[in-house]
Amino acid sequence: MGKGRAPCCDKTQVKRGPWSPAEDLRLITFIQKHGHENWRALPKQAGLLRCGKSCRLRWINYLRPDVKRGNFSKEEEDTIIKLHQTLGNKWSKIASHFPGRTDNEIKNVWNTHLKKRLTLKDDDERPKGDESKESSSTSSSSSTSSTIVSSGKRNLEMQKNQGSSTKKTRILENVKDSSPREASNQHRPTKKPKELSSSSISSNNSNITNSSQIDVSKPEDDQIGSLLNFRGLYDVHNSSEEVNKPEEITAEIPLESDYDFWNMLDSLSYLQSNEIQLENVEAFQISKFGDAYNIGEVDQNKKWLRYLENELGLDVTKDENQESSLKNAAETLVPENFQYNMPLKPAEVLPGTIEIFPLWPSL
DNA sequence: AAGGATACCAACCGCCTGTAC
DNA sequence: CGTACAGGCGGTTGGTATCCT
Repeated sequence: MGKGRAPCCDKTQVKRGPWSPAEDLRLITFIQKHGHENWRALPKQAGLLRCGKSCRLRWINYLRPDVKRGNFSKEEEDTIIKLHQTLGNKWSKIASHFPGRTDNEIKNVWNTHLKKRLTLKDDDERPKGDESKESSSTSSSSSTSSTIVSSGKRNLEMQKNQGSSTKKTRILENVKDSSPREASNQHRPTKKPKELSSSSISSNNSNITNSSQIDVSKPEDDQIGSLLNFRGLYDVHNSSEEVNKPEEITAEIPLESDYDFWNMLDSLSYLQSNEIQLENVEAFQISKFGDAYNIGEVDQNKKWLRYLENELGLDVTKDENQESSLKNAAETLVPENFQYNMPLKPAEVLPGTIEIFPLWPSL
């Protein structure tokens, strides 16, 4: 290997931690325009204070248009288990069998669900009193399921908590998924999360697009032009007063040139607040679908912008009814007969499977 | 109700591999 | 062939929501 590598970036000069929606926007916008031929140079070119690796990871795992979020189906989980038996911890190889799934996600699912499930299974099949031989490690370096072990205490906890499924990202779980842990959890009302971190929000935002494979490393405007059609939302060339005129606002998002824009976006309480409610995200997402579908575009933009005004404190008349109506308005943006393949909202809000995907042309 | 324990997952870290020079 | 660089991969960590006592 030689003399080792220099760090990919100066850790003191880059931002770390959860991605803000503004950063996501910036990354998406940049890739939309320029592709990602050089991750290392990308942050600088895009005006992001992030490590190139971090950008890549963010894009690969959350922002790319074909990423599939939500629950793993029983079939998927079974397949993961089988593949893991043959491939070991080759998460990327395993992930290659699941279009839209990321190695990171599969790895997490394995570590948090499947490994434990298998451990429990092993425990059930093994004669009692045999536990002491194992549980030396939870090492993920084990290459087959038969070697997977876990601490006894954790196993017990796992048995008790196997069905726990109310965390923030659970709200994104696919309605049609009916894996055992969901099934076992159906008696438990799904709680609305009190808050969503910016990271969660941005992850959710990333769900707005989903598609078959697209090579965004080669930007093609006609392919991805609608990826980020935030018409008017963040056009700070318009004053706040002009927010009321969405139909006059262009779809252009300032990228390299307008740093004030991004700074403002970063500073917006709406975006940075940890109190962004799920509805916000949904409306945000669906609003963009509205653009994609070109359905009542102007009208819906107005509604969405009113919603934003509320969130930004530009409209003092905010009340729950309005919020609710805006949400409903946003929901109507999605054609009833449209099929999505990723969850947009929690099961209790939107019955039935919603499957996306319209923004990318199928290849 | 409070606080500790646990589950979960996004993001980071560092090593490995491939490639260009 | 050696070096440097970039991308990719797998393991680990930190933050937060939820559960439990």
